[in-house]
Amino acid sequence: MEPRDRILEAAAQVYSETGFRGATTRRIAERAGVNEITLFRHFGSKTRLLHEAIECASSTNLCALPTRSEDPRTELRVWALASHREMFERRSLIRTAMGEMEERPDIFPMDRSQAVCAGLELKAYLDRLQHEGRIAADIDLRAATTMFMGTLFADAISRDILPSMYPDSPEASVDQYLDLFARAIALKEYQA
Amino acid sequence: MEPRDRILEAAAQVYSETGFRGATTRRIAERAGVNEITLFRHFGSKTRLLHEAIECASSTNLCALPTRSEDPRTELRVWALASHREMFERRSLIRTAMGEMEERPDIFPMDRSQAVCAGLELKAYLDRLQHEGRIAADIDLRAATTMFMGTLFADAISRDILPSMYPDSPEASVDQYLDLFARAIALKEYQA
DNA sequence: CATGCAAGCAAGTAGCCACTTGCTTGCCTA
DNA sequence: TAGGCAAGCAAGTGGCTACTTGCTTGCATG
Repeated sequence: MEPRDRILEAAAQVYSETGFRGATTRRIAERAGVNEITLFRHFGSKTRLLHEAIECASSTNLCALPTRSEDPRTELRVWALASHREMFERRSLIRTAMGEMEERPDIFPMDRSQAVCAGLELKAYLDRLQHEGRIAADIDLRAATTMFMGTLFADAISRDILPSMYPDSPEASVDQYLDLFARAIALKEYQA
Repeated sequence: MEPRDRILEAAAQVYSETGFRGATTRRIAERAGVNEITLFRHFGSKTRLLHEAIECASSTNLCALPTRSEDPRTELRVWALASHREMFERRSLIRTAMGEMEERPDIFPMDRSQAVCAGLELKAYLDRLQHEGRIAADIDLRAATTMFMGTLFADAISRDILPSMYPDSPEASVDQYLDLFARAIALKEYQA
């Protein structure tokens, strides 16, 4: 692995663990197994390095929901599990970046974050289902989307620090959320 | 207001804004309008000061759900709004503390945090309703509690940094969440 | 073999950090 | 009025910070 990539990976790790101020160039260099000045030769400054590292570590190819749905229940399950796993794997980065959002709003591109993009995807999918009559017309899908995304998000970033509140596996939990969600939006072709 | 209390308040504020490392004794003293050495005379060290300040700022008398329910819908609404408001008011502190949870697990007493206590309260309330037959027996109330708390929590800590995802007022949003939630757990005496 | 480039090493800069010491000021009470 | 106590002020300590400079090493290609 090239030094440059090792530095980026180390920077993202150290940032996730200790935040911007705690992610000293010394610690990052040590973690990357690289001399400290190499960071500066490659990235110019700590700020530029961290921006690139976080951008890199948070970029993701998110799982898409199908445009034509055959089996909404299964499609939602696959998608929700993938979305949850993506967020769970980045939980440290997400928590740290959210904690520093007020002080450093530009370090994490919130607008195209995991959760926001996934929410838009889900909303469009549910709109389609509603249009096809598989969800009752009087259901507020924006609130439903926010609710389901909030559930997945809170699970993904809290599960490891509040184990007593999340005793079940992610798979089992997502299934339970989906059961509840399907009833909440009165999804047709739903079998308990 | 006594210097000691001004210091505690300033410390909690500065910590919420900048985290542990960013909350320098100089900044805290300046915010409190107090000489820097006064912090040390009162609290001994920055660490002890921040522990006390956070403990103090996160302590809260949480809104209780009634033990005998007359009108679950209204009772849940009052409770959910109060819980949401408490979390929303402390959103900066919660985000910062969550971001530093891995590095400094002892600074924020997660076990008796707002969200956890509220979740236990809700779970007990729903268990009672289920026992009284107002919620179907086959509903998994642990997952339902986690889902609803997750929804409230995610809303409270994301609303201000993702305004496009939360266009409605907290009151309207909580009402929508409750509509969905009541359907999800098939709450009886629920009128749409 | 020679050139050039990426990386390492050693040392140093100015600035901020938590925290300390010695001394002064002002208020409250006996 | 005298004593004590809380707070302020000035100055300084050692340590960590981002970042720089000057020089050396090793490797890869001409």
